[in-house]
Amino acid sequence: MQDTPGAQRARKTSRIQMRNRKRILDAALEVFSTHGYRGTTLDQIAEQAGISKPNILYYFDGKEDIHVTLLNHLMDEWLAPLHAVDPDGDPLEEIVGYVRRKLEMARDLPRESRLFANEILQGAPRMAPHLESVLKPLVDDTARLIEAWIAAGKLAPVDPRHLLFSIWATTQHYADFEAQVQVLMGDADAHKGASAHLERMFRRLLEPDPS
Amino acid sequence: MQDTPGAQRARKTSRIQMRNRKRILDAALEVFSTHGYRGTTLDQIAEQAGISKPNILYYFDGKEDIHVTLLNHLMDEWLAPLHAVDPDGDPLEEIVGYVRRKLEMARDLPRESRLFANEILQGAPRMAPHLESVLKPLVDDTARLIEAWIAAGKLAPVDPRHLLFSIWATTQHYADFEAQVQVLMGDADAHKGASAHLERMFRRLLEPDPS
DNA sequence: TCGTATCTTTACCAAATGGTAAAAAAGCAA
DNA sequence: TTGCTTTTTTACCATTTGGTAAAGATACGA
Repeated sequence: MQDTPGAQRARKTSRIQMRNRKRILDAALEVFSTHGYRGTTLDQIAEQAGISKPNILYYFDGKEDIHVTLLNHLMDEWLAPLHAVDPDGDPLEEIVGYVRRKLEMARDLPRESRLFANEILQGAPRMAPHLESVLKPLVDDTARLIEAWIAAGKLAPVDPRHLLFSIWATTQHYADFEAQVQVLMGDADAHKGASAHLERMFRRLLEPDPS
Repeated sequence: MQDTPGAQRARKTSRIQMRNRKRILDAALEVFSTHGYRGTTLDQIAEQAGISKPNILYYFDGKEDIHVTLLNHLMDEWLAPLHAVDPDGDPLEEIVGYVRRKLEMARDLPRESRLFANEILQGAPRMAPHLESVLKPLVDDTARLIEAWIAAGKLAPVDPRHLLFSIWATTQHYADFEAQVQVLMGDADAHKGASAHLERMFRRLLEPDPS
């Protein structure tokens, strides 16, 4: 009787198991994020990981298992900046700081950004439950916080959810649409300009009017 | 000797040809925009169009031909709002009007938005030449126009390219990430709120400081 | 109505792809 | 070393998929 690691029934994960699962997930992130789910083949992942295809299927139950594991695994990392918003901090600085961290993530973790973009673009078929159970409560909380800040006169009035959409859209754009940005900006360092531009934009949007 | 329409050697396009090519392209837009290039099968397009697969290949040279045709065909439509920006109009109103039109397109033509998003996300493998030859010159022109407006004190200073990125990102977000917006906004009419939010945001960004 | 060109269907095929069975190899505790 | 478990490889397989050949049906001008 074989306890397959893929089925998560193994007593404890050996060192080899840890190493290989990590390798596979990293390779899969690379491939999934650039070709999408259907555009990715197990052979590509296998080559990228330097592990044979059947061996990959020894560690995971299948292509979909790898994809779902990646998605769920990276969700926390991806939402960390939103968790880091401090209710007791200065509202404007907290939001601007959030924008900056999101932009840094778009620069440093473009694969993760594209992985999520691909998934959402196709209707979030494998992530809908997670969006509902993890993202939504967090966004609801944040929206309440922003509304409180607005009510206290610390921020100009905005719809909190549309504000978040604008932040996500503008920052992730530099990762998700990199091919286009590249064509239009040439060799110029897009990130530096983007940072200044976005900080300015969200400051002007959110600075409360002197009353 | 057969003059296949797919090879564009037909003397003149018959009525049947027009109708069927249109049907196929519409079906293909539907499927490509939701499943991406690799995620789309000719069988899906065939079923959606109500035309048999071999018959589809009578009108187009292959899957890629359909995709490229769609992309090139829709590019003009997609860029129309940018062409409509009037150098002689009021700068702030021209930009805000552009934002509004882009948002309306995201609402009315979400399939086109997702088709392009899918393509760019994956590195624009089939659209890079078009980006370079069509989009880039147009963006360069618009950037010069915006810079002139800024120099004339009609707009607050911004990097024109990053401004365009922000406009594209925020407006297209409502089409491309609709699945997410849906989860987070529920039944609320996202478009109305988005319109007010974005108009406000770009006005505050671009209103020149009284000096 | 006839003949030709256009259009559509039927019946396939080769390659790619996700996945499996089972044997061989490698680790490892005793 | 021995014996058992874990890991990896080899050799496959069934399905899907983009695409083709060729016969059959249809439109259409003369």
